Amino acid sequence: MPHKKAQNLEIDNLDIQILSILMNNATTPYTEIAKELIVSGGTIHVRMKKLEEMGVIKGASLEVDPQKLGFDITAFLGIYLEKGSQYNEAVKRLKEVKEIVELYYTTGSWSIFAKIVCHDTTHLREVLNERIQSVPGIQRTETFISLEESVKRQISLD
Amino acid sequence: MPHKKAQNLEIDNLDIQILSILMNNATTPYTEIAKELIVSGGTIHVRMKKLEEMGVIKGASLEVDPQKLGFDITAFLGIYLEKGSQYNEAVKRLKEVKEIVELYYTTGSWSIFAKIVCHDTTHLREVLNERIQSVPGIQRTETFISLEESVKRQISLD
DNA sequence: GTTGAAAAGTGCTGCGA
DNA sequence: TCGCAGCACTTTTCAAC
Repeated sequence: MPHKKAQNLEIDNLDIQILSILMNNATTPYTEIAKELIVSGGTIHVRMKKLEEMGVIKGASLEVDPQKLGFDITAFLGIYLEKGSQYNEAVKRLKEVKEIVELYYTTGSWSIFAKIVCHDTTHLREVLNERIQSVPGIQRTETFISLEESVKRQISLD
Repeated sequence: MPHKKAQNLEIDNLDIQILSILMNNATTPYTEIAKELIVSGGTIHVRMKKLEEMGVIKGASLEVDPQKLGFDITAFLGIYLEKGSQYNEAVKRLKEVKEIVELYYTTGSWSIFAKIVCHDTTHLREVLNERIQSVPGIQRTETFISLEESVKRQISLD
């Protein structure tokens, strides 16, 4: 019977070490990683290709400072739905709200939990009143404003 | 009187367009960005250097799939402090808990709001009971477990 | 400030061990 | 499966506009 080319699809210690380095700084050259882990540059390349094929690596993104770009307010939203079954429809509508940067389906008091980034309080009020509260099925929301971001990092693989 | 070399420290439309492209895919070559925005590769380089010096760009990081690395649980924690003045000391201790990936000082019911990533429920219980509840000043916590991450993206600069 | 091209460094591929 | 060496591509620099 036909089958795919045999591949090693396990994640070993070397893979973890490569990921740890690149999660902190995605621009680290392969040659530098190779030197640090005492393997060849080609090996790093092969491992990275494997991790990408496995879907472990989803991509690389530039981290920016929202405040320096005029986004002064980060807030969290607990959203109550009239019925839990309205989740999918509500998410579809909420995805169109560009200010929502994260959205989760959670256990506990709320059905939906969201993170939102706005320019100022006027902008926040407009997004809340006109674009979120108007979504069908949303009963009410609770807002928590972040006064300080003290930790923002990736998971530690050690 | 002595003064620094004059520099244009304003962010114009071209900067915003460059950032928009790289925020979605940090590995886009400068030459490709240049072609798309109809400027030279050198210009992209100069702008990026300016944005880095201004602190607008904080770095580039590799995005991984936590589940594929054995991290199955994402949870949110609302933390009550005995006194608000204990915030700094508590954050210092909580920073040592590697499972905490985000931590905010927020308005509303809780003093601290945190995002936490764990392997499984046993791991989550251990982190909560043994490493978070034991921090001086922490009165009690409320836990919300994420059952689905529906949105995870960067702010839109348009 | 921007351009275009040259110089330096990095990523990628195939052969050999 | 890994390492080495050559080729292709990207980043970086710089004189000129």
